[in-house]
Amino acid sequence: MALPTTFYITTAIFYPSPAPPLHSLYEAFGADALARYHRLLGDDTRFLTGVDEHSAQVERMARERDADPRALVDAWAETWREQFSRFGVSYDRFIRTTDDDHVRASVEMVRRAVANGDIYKGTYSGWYCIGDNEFKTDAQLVDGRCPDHPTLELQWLEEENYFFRLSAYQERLEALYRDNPSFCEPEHYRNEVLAWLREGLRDFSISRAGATWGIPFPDDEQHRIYVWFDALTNYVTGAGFPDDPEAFAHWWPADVHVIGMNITRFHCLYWPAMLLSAGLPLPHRVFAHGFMTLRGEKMSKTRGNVVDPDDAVAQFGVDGIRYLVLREIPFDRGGDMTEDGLVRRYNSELANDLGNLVNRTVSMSARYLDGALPELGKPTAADAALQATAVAAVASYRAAMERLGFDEALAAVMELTRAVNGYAESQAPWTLHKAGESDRVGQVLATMAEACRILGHLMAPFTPAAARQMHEQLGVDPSYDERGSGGPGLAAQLAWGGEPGARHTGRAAPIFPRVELPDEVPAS
RNA sequence: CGCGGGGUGGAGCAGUGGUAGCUCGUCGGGCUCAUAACCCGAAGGUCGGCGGUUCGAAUCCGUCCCCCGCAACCA
Repeated sequence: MALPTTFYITTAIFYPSPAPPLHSLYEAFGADALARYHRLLGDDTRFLTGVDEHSAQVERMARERDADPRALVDAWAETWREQFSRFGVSYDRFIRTTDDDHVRASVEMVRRAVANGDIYKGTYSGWYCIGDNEFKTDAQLVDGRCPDHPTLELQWLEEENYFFRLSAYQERLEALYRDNPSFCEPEHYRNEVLAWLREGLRDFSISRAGATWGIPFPDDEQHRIYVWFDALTNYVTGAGFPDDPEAFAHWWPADVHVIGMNITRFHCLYWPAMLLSAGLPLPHRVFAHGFMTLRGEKMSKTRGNVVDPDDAVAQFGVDGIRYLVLREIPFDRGGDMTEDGLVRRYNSELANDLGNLVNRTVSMSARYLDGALPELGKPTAADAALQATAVAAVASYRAAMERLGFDEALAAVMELTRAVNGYAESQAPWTLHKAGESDRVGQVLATMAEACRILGHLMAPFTPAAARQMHEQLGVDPSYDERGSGGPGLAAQLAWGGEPGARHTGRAAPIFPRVELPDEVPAS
């Protein structure tokens, strides 16, 4: 018997703030859906997320508040962790870059690079933009200012830094993308990475002198490890590096790093070079997601158009908002949302189509059969047609999940949902019941319930609590836990008739109650 | 010429050479099991402009216009 496949997935680590904004949750939801999906598949799954605490920003904000940086990030990290849990983000570890094992991992990564001759001490001098937190070349400047932050004064900094010899990895990275282009997906973001690669790789600075907040540079206490050897390293820390070689061998390399499209340069060029330098295997895939906009504009506090996750939950529930953002915004390219659009989609898809489908199925089962659904019998042509639709929907769902096409996976769910509603209409069990055709009523409702059972499994990665309610009402034991672990494997569960047996349906109760458009509320 | 995405019926999208499709909304009809939900049908588009290639273009080429993202608070 084969061992279960391992699946190790990470999000980027997030910059700390008092609480996670919706767009950070968006990334976490996507990664979570994929992690849950793999648990359902029966894979031995590990899901890592967390926060990146060693930023100059934290040091600055702590100073402004006259607070200790550590106390500040302790409080924020706790809120983030709580919020992630509240939103059903089923992480296996919530990593903080201030964690002891991570400090050891970062130091070890630097040590390995040193041992490999990839670190040298150089003088870094140049115009430094505090907006980008990076040095700017003359060619990049416009009128002596950072084109991206024209209101900020550039600072001329000269500093002794340690550098990582990224330039030495030019050919190996070219080979990586030649042999394994899917290392970075989707293609449109990979194209940007390839363009950067063609421009030629430059060494980058990996330490800062004089800082006090950060991981001490090995064998040179005057320096702190600067951003990338700290932040990126979290992915190996989370797998057990370097303290637990057994765990590390089990989990590494990661199957996918889910990141935002703004940090592809670091994950698709710096990170593989760092791993090569350390003599560690490369992750299988980096997947960059696009960003969400609201009413066509980037969300920003200045514009006053941020969505407060708490408000979203109040309106749609945790599962509602998880579903909506992943359904509405294509993960691979990003997209726009409007509040009206979310309300319409919630009502149409979750309340009217899916929720109501389960509700009518369970209600009829109770009303006509006392909740006792028979086993599936010999299918009629209509039954077989619905089954075929379900099989096709499952196939396209699974294909979409493999490419992190969550919107498409959910589109497949809705396609099947509508087909079941159509089936109900064409078979009209309420009419059959009046005609006294009780056997056929049982078969029609069992067929509908069977489709709903599959729909519940398909929804589980996205709306875990609601999926559980669906199954409860349908009298199905999903046999996996709240995080999606412990089931017999989706392959069996998604098959038509894959969990056979007569079952007893429960009490029908709306799973996705309709919500009102704020504008439609009468002014009284 | 910084990089990238995009302009398709009222709204949101699919559609990379051969009768323009889906969801929402609207209108009409049906059903009555259900969360005033469900099902069926209809109306509605010269596919951003101009030029070109082709028997034939939303789809290929050129050019122009417009929107958005990559940039502080923010992913």
